[in-house]
Amino acid sequence: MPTGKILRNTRQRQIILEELKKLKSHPTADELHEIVKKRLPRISLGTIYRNLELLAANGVIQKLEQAGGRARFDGNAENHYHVRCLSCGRVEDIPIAPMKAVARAGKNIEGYKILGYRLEYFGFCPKCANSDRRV
Amino acid sequence: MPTGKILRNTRQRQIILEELKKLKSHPTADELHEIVKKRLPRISLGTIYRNLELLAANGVIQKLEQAGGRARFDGNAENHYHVRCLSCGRVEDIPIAPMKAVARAGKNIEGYKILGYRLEYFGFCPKCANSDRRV
DNA sequence: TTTCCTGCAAAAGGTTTGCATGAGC
DNA sequence: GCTCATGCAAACCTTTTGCAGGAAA
Repeated sequence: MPTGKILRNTRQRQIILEELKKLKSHPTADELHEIVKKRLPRISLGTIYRNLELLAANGVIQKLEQAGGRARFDGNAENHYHVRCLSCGRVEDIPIAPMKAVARAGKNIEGYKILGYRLEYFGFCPKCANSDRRV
Repeated sequence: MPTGKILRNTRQRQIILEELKKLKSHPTADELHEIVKKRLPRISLGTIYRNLELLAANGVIQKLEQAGGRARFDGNAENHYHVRCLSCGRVEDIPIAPMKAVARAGKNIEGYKILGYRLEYFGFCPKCANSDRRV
């Protein structure tokens, strides 16, 4: 869902995107900040937020939302599904092909102009499922 | 996903649940606070949060999360799907029966102990789709 | 009577924003 | 040169928490 605005090619924006795409995990803004700081020591957290927001608004990346908690960002803008661990909070991709029936169902929502959908499973990741039963 | 703790039947808890279940919309904590205050003028926002959190943890209601933005609560704990308007933020139920294929897919996630999933469509609601094209 | 819950207010924590400077184009 | 982007720090806002008094069981 591009906004129409033209984005300048700043070194910060470039590197933020580059580092995000490099990761298979889905980092929070400040996790990514720490990583990017290794290459741009003076970059501010505000810049990270502003860029992630812009990139997400332009459909270049995805913002994975969770209230109260922190947003996570995914360098892959293609439609794919996630699992979230309720104990440690990690978010991973699921190797499941997008289901046509789900996309189709979205077309029948009365009056709405649907742009997409998000499917997320939740539970306990292998590590947390073994160690402690509960949070 | 009950916690095992026994919840006392306080007047506040009772009324919070009652009012939430009455609504077809999915209010934020402070929206619900305003509503409940009509019956319990001295109730605090903290109590609303504490109770919604507890009720959600016990599977009595659902917490619908969205980062940065505010959490919304759904008095219906059954698995059902939502649409979220990207412009005004409203969240509504979708009259689509849960899809078996989606639940089934969750069983094959390597190593994870899956408890459930959430499916949410997004786009523009009838009102927003007509008035303004964009936020 | 013991334990949990509430109201209040303060703290926390993630995200956003104002402003002056600096970098794209 | 004109805008837009950045760094810095302060502001914002929702949610959480500590504490003392009050209510359930």
